Amino acid sequence: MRFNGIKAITVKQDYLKHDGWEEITTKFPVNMKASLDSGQPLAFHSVYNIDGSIAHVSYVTGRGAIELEYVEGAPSTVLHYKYHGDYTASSAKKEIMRRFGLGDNMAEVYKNISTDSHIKSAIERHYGLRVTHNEPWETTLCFVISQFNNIKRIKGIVRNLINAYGPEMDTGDRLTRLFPDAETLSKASIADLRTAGTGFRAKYIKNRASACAEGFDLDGVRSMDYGEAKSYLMDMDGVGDKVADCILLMGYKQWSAFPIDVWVKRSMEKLYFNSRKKSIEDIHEFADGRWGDYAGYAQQYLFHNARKAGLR
DNA sequence: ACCCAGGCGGGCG
DNA sequence: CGCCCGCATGGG
Repeated sequence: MRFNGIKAITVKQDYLKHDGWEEITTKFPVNMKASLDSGQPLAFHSVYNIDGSIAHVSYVTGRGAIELEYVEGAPSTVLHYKYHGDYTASSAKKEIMRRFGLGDNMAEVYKNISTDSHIKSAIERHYGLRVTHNEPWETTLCFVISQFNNIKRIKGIVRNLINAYGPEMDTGDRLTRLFPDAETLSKASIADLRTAGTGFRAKYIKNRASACAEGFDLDGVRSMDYGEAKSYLMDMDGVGDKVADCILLMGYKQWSAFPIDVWVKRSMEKLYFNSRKKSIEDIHEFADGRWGDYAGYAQQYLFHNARKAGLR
């Protein structure tokens, strides 16, 4: 398989299917490791274990839990899954397909973002990295927490919130907590939210949760165009330009959104502007002109590559 | 001790 | 408008 000059890495898929687990075969290879290690909502709270050459990942949603296993390392096209809570084999498959964008036409994505050597090199290094499509409330909460923070701490805070406020569910062999909804968090006090390590963001979380519980229409955003949705999301404390773009990209699959954080800004100034300082606005204009409706995908590769390569 | 982290809101000129 | 500063917290 070859897309736009980039050779796909393939790996032998010879691990056995076993009882109680279902199988998904994808058209295009998916790099689970990169997808789960690139600062996306799922990456903030999923649990990862490695057992020999097989990786195990579990994650919770608002309605149940999913377990995945796959061959660790290179991108693969076969995933095994197991489900708990309010899922059936088919709804769980749907959740996983949607979550990891397994139905996305990656040939089309790569064709549209492979504009230059920087992106091509990022794609080669992290081939199969997907922009995940998470739940709107989950995405909102994760990225409100992300501001002026680092990924390690974000993970800890999201985990604390799940442990403190997530509804309990029995998976059969253990108890786990699902992702907490807005209504539950809206009832917590700012002081309680602070004990989860949220710091000055506690008031933003409280306000956001209350608004979502009282009618701020996260579902309605699905039918808005990019500009309309962005201003709607920014129309409340705690969500600015960058966080709004993250919510749109990873919570609503709006690939024209282009989140600009310190890593993206720094690395783009270096790679595309000869190390000159640029405004957020200038970078948005550049990204929109170069990658258009696929800008968010380009951003995810640039971001992940910058972090992994330590580009400063 | 000092610097930074997937930024944002508010205040000032 | 644009610019600049403070902000909770923990890890390097």
